Amino acid sequence: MHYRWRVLSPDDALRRQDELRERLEIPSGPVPTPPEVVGLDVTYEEGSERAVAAAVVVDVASLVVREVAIHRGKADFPYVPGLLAFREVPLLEAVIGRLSSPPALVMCDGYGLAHPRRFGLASHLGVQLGIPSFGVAKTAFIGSFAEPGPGRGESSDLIDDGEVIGRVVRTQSGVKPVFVSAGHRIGLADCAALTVRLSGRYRIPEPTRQADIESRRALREWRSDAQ
DNA sequence: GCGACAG
DNA sequence: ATCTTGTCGC
Repeated sequence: MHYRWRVLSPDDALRRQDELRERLEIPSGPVPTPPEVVGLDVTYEEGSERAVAAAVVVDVASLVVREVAIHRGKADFPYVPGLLAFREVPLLEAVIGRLSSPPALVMCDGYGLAHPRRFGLASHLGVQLGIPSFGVAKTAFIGSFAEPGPGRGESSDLIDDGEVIGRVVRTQSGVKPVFVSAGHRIGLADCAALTVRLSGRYRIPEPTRQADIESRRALREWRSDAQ
């Protein structure tokens, strides 16, 4: 029960972020919206390293779930603020590999550019897999912001060091806003607009909301099944 | 130095 | 993230 994880030292992880960040691409203008967006999430079992990753394909026009993929595995890196990608990317890469076709765009549960070193989970995953990506987080991490207007679709800039690193978006009137940031090969304006479009009647947009639901269910069934 | 800190 | 049911309120 000693070093079964942290295959990578914290210093090596930071160097890896620097290397990958050189391949990051953020377009200055809008890009075409794909017909489907894939939501990703990971659920962990308390007190163990067992984890379940889920990938849910959602139709952008109807918000209907088209496909669900599950991967049962174990985390081999601890949770460290700023290094979340090293814990989740291996599991997310595995579950994405189980989809019938490569995603055109993925929505992650966490941050992209709005990160201490401008390379959060969404950016890391996007660059490593070579696919467009962005992040939608439920709570604040870095940056300052003004409270967005009260209605659905209203938003404000998330700023750090004088630069806009994300947008704080109200997905429904009367709910707490979510934190949106670009990941790879997509601009912030597109990410914010898509986040609102993909939000049905809940605070969390359908792709990641469904991924959360599916990963929790899969872990629950895994627990009861065997071991 | 101290506190904060995505999931 | 996770431990956890019902309950108050619109």
